[in-house]
Amino acid sequence: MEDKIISRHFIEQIIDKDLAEGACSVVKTRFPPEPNGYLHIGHAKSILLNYGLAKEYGGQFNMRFDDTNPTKEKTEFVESILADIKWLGADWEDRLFFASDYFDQMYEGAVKLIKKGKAYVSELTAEEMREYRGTLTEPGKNDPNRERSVEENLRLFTEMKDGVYQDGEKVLRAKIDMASPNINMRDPIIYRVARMTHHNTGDKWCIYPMYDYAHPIEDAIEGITHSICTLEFEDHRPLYDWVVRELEYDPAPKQIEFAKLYLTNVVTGKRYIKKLVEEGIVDGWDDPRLVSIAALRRRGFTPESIKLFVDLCGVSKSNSSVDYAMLEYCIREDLKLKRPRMMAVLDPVKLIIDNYPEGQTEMLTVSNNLENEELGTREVPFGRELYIEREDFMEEPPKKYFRLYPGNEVRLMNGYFVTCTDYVKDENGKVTEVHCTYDPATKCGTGFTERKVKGTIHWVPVKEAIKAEVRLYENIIDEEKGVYNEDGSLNLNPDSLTILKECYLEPALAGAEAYESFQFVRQGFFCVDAKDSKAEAMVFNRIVSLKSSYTLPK
RNA sequence: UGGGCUAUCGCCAAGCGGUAAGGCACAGGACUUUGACUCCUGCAUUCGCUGGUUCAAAUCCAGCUAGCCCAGCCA
Repeated sequence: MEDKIISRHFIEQIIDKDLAEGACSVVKTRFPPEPNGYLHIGHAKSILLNYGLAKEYGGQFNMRFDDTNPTKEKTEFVESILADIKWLGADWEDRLFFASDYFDQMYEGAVKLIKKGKAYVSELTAEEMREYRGTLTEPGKNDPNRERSVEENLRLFTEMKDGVYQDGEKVLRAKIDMASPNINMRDPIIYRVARMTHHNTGDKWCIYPMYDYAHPIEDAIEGITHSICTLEFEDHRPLYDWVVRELEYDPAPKQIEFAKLYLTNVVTGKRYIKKLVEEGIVDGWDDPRLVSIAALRRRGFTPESIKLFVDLCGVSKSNSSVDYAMLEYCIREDLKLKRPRMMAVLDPVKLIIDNYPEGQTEMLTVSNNLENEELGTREVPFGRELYIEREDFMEEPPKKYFRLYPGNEVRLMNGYFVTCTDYVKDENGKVTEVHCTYDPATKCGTGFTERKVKGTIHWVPVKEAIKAEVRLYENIIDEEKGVYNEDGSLNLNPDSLTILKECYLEPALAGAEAYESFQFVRQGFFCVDAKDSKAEAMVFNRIVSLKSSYTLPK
């Protein structure tokens, strides 16, 4: 894919400056998810951004699980996250880390803070803590335990670690400023007691560090130069810097924030996806209606298409929602030269070629992709009876309709020119058969140029066609309505999400009938579900007039 | 009514004092074995608003307005 992006986004500009001023000499980035769910398209932006930056500057990209809260984390998620990142092509080489691997150093850091008089053990309850914290407009009050002696703090903190206290009984707070206009600086809690088995450290610890305290340490230990995160952490940066400074890490990692990626008309946001999965509204984290990485992969999106998408979206600090059409464009762009283009009929009507010998079948050699010879050819049987798309025939065509109608000649793609001679309707007025005659001289590939036709339609041989039942998925939500109603109920009708459809595929697609779903990607491109991961995305020839959100005709 | 951040075409997004890039979408046209692709063409006299500084402002200053984030012992 050619590099269309000429300007450098603001993060690159910051790095350029840091490099130029000697603030750092290498670039080290990281992707630090908490293993509490599956990754989605939004994470892809962060992953590709961090990985891309490291690559661009010849630096390093680390993979790190921010697993400081055992109550939410599962090994299942670390597996899936790793698989998704690998699939996306972000290579962390041998640098796979866990925040939990640094628990000892974090503990030492806390002791250091206590000794410096910068941290103290508090026994306020959660409710009291909230009261003392003040509000957005009023300053907080000092914790009654704030002036405890270093010795006592040390003793109490050791006891916390040794399991003397129950969950919530005591916490360690950083001593900063209870009157700060930035609530994050009002003596934030940096360690809490949580008697819980950790997926990585087991029962070694019963106290766990909080994100704000742990994250800067993780970055500093790994020598991360630019710690890129999303906008909501902007307010946390002073605290991030405080931790780095008080613990005297040098060089200091720098936190940079950028806006999350939102997509219109789909559910982004781990929280919502998680809820849909847990409530059984969707079949799982990889349900094709979702935009989790796993779901996109199953739909037939390629890593390249996601990379393109993320690149096209850009990086900035303004909250925005990218048009879904952009994602569709990216997969079309990526697949159009890569994959064979097959024929399929979604809503069939029989086309009978009256002057074609009954019982005869000939094999047509068909190019897999006219724009990419390297994809080779395949054989498609052609006979007297074919299925064509119902929409490719009209009794009374409007102007500018180039397909079949009585008297009109069209090209059967890869086949012959046929002229519509007649049609049959049933008692309900529904067209059941379309009749035509073909001109043997017009066979594709013979160089026939005597006359031209305006329309080309695709088809599938009745006898050899593969009958497949496929599910067409619609994206799960309309942004206008929101995911949930104000009363908390789900704002969607599950029945409308999946459309079961019987369609006919050309014989070369044998096996496709077993695929889970067909994801429609507009303007003639269809990807086939690749749940078993052996099936690759396929591109179909024009599926007449289907629009991006296909709705079943009434 | 505290603090932080953001406002440039329907949607993203460049621009960093010298007179509005690009992509998606859309609309015309050409081409065509996919009404696709490709190729042309069109698509912000104007940058949230109002003032100010300047020969010159989307860019600097001031004041408004709107949106997002923060009061988890989540990340």
